[in-house]
Amino acid sequence: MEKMYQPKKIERKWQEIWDKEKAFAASEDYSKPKYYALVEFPYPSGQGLHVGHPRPYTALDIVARKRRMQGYNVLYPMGWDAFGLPTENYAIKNKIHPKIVTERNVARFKEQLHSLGYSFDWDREINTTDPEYYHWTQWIFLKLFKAGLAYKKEMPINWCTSCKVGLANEEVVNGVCERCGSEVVRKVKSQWMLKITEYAEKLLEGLEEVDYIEKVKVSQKNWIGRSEGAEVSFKLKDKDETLTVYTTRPDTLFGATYMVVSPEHPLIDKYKAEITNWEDIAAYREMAARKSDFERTELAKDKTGVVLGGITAVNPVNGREIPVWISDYVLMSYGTGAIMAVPAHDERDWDFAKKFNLPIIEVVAGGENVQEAAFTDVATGKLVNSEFLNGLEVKEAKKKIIEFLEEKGIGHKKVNYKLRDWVFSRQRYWGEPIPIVKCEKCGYVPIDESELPLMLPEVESYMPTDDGESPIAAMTDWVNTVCPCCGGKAARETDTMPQWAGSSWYFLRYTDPKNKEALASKEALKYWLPVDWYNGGMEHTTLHLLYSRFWHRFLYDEGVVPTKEPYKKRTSHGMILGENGEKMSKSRGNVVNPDDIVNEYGADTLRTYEMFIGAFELSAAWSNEGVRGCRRFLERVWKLQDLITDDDEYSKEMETKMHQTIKKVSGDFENLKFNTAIAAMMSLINDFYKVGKVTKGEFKTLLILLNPVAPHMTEELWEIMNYGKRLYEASWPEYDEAKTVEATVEIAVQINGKTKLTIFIDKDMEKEDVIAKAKEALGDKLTGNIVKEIYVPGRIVNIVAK
RNA sequence: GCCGGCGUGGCGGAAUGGCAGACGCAUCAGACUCAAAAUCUGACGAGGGAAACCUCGUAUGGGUUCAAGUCCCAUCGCCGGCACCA
Repeated sequence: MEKMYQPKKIERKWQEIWDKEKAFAASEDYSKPKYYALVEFPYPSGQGLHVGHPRPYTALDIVARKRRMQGYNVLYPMGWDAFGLPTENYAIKNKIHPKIVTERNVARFKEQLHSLGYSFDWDREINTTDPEYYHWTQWIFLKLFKAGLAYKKEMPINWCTSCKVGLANEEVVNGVCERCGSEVVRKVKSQWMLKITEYAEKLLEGLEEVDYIEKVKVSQKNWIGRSEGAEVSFKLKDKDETLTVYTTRPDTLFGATYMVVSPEHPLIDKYKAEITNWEDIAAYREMAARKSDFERTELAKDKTGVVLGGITAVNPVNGREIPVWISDYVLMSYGTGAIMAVPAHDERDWDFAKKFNLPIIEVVAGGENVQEAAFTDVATGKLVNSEFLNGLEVKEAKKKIIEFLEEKGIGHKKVNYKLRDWVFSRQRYWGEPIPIVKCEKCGYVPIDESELPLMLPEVESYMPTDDGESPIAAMTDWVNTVCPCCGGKAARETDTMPQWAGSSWYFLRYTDPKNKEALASKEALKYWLPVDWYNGGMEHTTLHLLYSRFWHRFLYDEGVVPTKEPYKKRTSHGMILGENGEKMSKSRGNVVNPDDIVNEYGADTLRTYEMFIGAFELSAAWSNEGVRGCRRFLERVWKLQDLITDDDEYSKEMETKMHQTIKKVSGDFENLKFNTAIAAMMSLINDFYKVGKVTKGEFKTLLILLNPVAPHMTEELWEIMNYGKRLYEASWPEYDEAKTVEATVEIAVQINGKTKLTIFIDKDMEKEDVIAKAKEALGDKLTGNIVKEIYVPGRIVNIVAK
């Protein structure tokens, strides 16, 4: 045998050779079939690579390497999502410019990724903080602005008390900042917003044409939260005014016994003079305003509210006069900020009605006494107490009432979404400057495209300010400018973009990363899009994934990109937990550093282990014993060198197994079943040891199959074996379906579904012969009258006897 | 509360409705060794039996089927997401 297995030496050697030979560069020959594999580019944090990173990277590296060997022109790129708060915070604390911190972190990450032997096309590396890159992030923003999809709005935003920055709804988790865990309060600020809501329907429709794992689709659908209903206008008594509500159940209109408006509803201020209990109302509003969103939902169960004295609404279908209340269980941000309450059939309305002694009228039959509990199981049922709707099924009643409302001009069909617009401003330094100036005369004016990239100014201090202004605001030289429109005095926008900006389109840039004229050439986009397979974390389902689909769809509508959807297929990996089954963290002391594993066992072992650890989509606990097992497996492959015979063909006894293994591994690599693919290869080498030899032809196939998982070792063995050229240039092996079945198979023989024994049969044996042979083998075990005889070819014989 | 997913040996986990536990880890026994490590060979769901074998077994209770870990209904438990969204 050629020396010991020394991963350290081998791995460095091949990494250098691959670099030198540009082994994995995507070709610009657009006549070849393409394959675009993508993993989420990392945020280069100061901690360096986490042991969780290699899981998705290795998975798609396997797919990329396999596809290359199958003749595809593969694009498997990598880059850096490098803007962001942690870098800025680190910079503040250590008085180092974030740019320097970023450079350092990127260098470290790159080295670590390199040590794992990924087949990334490093010529296409991108970095969101590079002006050449954010030029186009800003360019897209200008497009959005010009299309009316970016607007500035005074609004209560989620304000992180620690980061001192506004957050998108998606970034607030259980009332605390998703990133730092600090309290989030409401603060009114003028913010840049993106109208993602305008794309709600398109984002929903787009899901129909893509191949995403089910739970991602479901999460996105829930997040967009489409509901069908109607808007209905209630006239206010003695006033020339209507109060409009949104309801998904217009059919229950006869059961509406009161209305509720949100404390922020404009109607309240408008009729201040006529409200008889203004002091109570004002006090209630103030109390509601003080609560954070979190508190408001935490205290959910106990309903509070105050009636609007002097205001009475009229139910448009029966003329009944009903009171109007204010309560914070009605949200200004959804629907119209006002509801009609149908306490008989809605839990919340029922609670409220009980507490304030409001009437409850049953309008859908079938439940218990609605005075005792709300009857909410009313997706079907017959209407009662509803005049012209009486006796109708819910579905019919909905149709009829909407017709009625539309005819009378008091209501109409309406679709609503839970999705809110995207808060796009950050009062921070380390982000893309927003390319807008504010002119005293012309308002918000976009800067000219020729001015891009609008460079981030160098500042002395990056400290966030307590008043919520960006640190850039103090840079008067940079801020003061002239209006591109009228030439008058103007000030630059000092807020920056959120981290999600740069990551919303990065996959486009990879197709043509050095282009100075456009974000990428039309040809490159046309050839490479859509991304064939995109893998990333579940935590990005409603953030990054939705945002990038939004931008992409917008760019499609603008004619910039050729596909409606950016990603054809989306999968998600599970987390890697500590040995104790808990999430890895410094405080728990269960962190595994990938560098240590590479040093001790080698990159190939780490790669193999992370793929073998368990089902790819599920989280899995780290096990050092398991790592050793994978190293042992690679050692056993290495030592097969001792058993090699000169034969170029597959041996008779191994032929079937070879074909089976090629089939299994090829299929499993495409179906996220890396663990069973590796198990199949382990089983194959166990068989080689059993028969005591391996032919040159068999070994060659094994090396190719294993190459995507353990690229360094297999490449080294390929060279030792002198198979010619490089392994990465080899062709993926074919299998013959017919040869995946043994000539002689062992099948189970059952009586009434219970296995009694097994017999060997010829694979092509006829049913009658198999059954005859089975009966013979059973002998006197078989008693009673035979009712039925079942033969599943190559699997089982079942004889049903009574 | 709603939505999604999952419950299989000591552990990680395999099983297009067709012999449950592949593959790996741990453990035990044996070989090699002065010895240990490494390596190799074998055993390894539970109960019974000297053995051939037999019985039971995939969270629980029912059902469909010649045949159920897999499909259906109900229950329990765990994980993830959303949540006063009218």
